[in-house]
Amino acid sequence: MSELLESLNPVQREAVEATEGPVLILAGAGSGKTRVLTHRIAYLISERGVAPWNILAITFTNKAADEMRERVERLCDEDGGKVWVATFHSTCVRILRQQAELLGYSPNFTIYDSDDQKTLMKRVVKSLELDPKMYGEKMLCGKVSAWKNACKGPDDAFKEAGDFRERKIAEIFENYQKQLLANDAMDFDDLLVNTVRLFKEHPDVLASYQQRLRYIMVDEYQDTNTVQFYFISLLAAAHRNICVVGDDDQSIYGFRGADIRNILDFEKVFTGVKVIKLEQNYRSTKNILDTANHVISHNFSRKSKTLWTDHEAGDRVDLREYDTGYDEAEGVITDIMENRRSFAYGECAVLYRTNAQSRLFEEKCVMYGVPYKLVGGVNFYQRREIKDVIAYLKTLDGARDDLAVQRIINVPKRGIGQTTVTRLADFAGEKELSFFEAVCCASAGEVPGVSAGASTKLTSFLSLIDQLSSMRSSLGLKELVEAVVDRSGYRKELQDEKTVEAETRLENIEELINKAAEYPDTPGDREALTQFLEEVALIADVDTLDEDENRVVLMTLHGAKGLEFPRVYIAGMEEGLFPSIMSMNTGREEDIEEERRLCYVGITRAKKKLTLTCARQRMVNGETRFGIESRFVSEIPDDLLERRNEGKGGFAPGGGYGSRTGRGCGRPEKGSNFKFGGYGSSSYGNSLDDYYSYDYGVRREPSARYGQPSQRITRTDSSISSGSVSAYMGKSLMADKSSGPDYGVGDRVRHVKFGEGIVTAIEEGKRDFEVTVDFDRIGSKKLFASFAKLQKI
DNA sequence: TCGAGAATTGTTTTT
DNA sequence: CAATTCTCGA
Repeated sequence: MSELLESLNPVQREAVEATEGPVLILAGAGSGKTRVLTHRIAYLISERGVAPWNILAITFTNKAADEMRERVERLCDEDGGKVWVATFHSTCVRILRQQAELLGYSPNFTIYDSDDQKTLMKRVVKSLELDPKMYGEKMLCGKVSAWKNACKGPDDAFKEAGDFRERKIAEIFENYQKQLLANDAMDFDDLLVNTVRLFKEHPDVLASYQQRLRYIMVDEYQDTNTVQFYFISLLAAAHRNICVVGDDDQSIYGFRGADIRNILDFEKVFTGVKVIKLEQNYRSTKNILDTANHVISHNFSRKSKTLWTDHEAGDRVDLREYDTGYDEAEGVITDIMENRRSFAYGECAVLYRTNAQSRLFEEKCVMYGVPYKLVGGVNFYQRREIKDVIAYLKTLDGARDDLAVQRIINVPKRGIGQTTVTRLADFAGEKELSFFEAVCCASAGEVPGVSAGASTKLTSFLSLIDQLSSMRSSLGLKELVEAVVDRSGYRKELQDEKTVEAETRLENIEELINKAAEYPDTPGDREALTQFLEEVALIADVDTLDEDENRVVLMTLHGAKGLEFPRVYIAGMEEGLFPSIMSMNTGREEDIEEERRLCYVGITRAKKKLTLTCARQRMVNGETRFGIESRFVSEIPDDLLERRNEGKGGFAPGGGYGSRTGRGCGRPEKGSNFKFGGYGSSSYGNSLDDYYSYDYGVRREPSARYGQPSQRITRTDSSISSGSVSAYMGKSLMADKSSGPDYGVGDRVRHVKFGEGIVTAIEEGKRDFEVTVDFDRIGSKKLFASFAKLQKI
């Protein structure tokens, strides 16, 4: 038998050897699915003689992709590095960069994150003169995202619309898409939708990818949504060598459009599917696994399977009840300290349902000097200062992203106010110019309503951009970022502020510069910048997690998917928090079931020791809420649990306020419907609220408020590190714009936004060539050559 | 134009 | 409670 197969159990081996045709692997938690996938890839290469570039493996996070590539490399040397391993999103970006022009985008289109999405959405609502209260951008982004996840466009939205409001929303959707295109931008969902569109509209393009990617593997299949399913279906249609790995019990992204039906549809679309079940767990002790099995068995809609292990029973699962959220955090962190000889800090993880819960744990870590790593919350790349610098870079990279230009036009302060910006935006809208082009016009005094004073300020802004642009060809990426920070006056403004906050911002900027330094430093390397911007947009929080560091990990249950830790704490096991009040209020059992799967995911992260904790009362939105034990706890048989009441002086457990709240954190009766597990119900004895609130006032821990503790600089580590992705990025499709336009008067040209037209004049302006084009659709326009990116046809 | 202070508002989970 | 948006005076 081949060496590769020897280390696998018979079922795993079967999964590895089933290389041809569609395969569905139902892999329970900890059953070695990553092992199967990596070995399968290695097997394809070394035993079946498949070329590495004929293999595509899609993972959920960049971190998982890196890990998988590494492990494959270990199994079959350098060939492993040539396998295409990436997330759905980065896979699509890579394809789109090559073919964007077919969709009316430029090859270095920008990617909008959820903040940008919201900003754009607000603007669309405003431009349609609708009431922003009636049409909240959050809800709209949610709807648009849901449509896109289901692979539907504005026309579908119009068809589905029943009433006035729905028609309006469809109209907003349509407009939003137009604005994205005008800004040469795609949101996260567009990356998938547009790739699918590309494949459908250009069968030749699809065929070339089908030709190349003959073996396709998808990890975390239970979390794919409809667009993602279309995407892989199209790619795999020709060779049908598609292998998906998933666990319906770990499907926790329903809110993002993930659909378990994809598992069923898989067997419909790909006939003759070979189904393989991996049920042996190699990760956890028997007690932990039993606990997980008991909890998940309360779900009705699931494919029946039972995980087993031949590991020892291990400790019982701890359940600890605390008086308050503060006590809970204190208890967990001190427990970690006390046991640090059995479990190193780096072996411990604290998991919770909501990001808001992290603060308490963070404070306690700071207080006791426990090294920790906070994953999630505010993403590094979403921080204001980082987004500002990125906006500068985007502006230098094309200036068609109106949001980016507007973001930095007055950052740092240069006296360009809201009024001017609005004027410019209106002018740009009227004349169908980009915002940046409008700025150029205003600087030349061509925009009515912009004062001479404002015009001067705009000119100096333009000369800054101009200056940076011209430096670009002689600087490496790192120097370019530094130049942006220095020349713009951004660094100086922060230095002058002299606050701890500004200091932190500067540190973050330094960190961004460090990241930039990891890219090729060839002067004027366009690709480096484009790639940098792209990775910055697609990076996830878990991607920055480095388990070699000896730090306690704090993160949400969602973030923990796919990871494992010897010691796991799950905090906040209370009705209304976990399961969340949201899932309880819909009254739909499916929503509770998703929460239960989340609980199952959390439990199965633990290898050796699991502790569940809850608090009888906790601060939520500034008010004290009383909680009762989560139903998930009550679904665990008593003999698996080690209960401990950690309440201390002053609170009689089960008594005191017990007459109102039942038994505090006590066990709820089985079978009853906990509509208000203390959360969500508005009045629960106000006098008691007051009393306990006062108690908090004494207890509050102000130490970690502002000062960023040294442990907090957790993001300096782990490089962005998918440099290997670049190997496949292919050649640059960009024209060199340094030596003037490559078209002349009378030539026919294409503009991304305005379509085709004829060049009627070219004149050399002081900062750029100004080209006048007579467009077929919209008539004559004067454009700046370097930003218009006109293409000769 | 811009800052300070007031008012308001919000809570799931994320590529 | 904390973060964001709004309002108003200079």
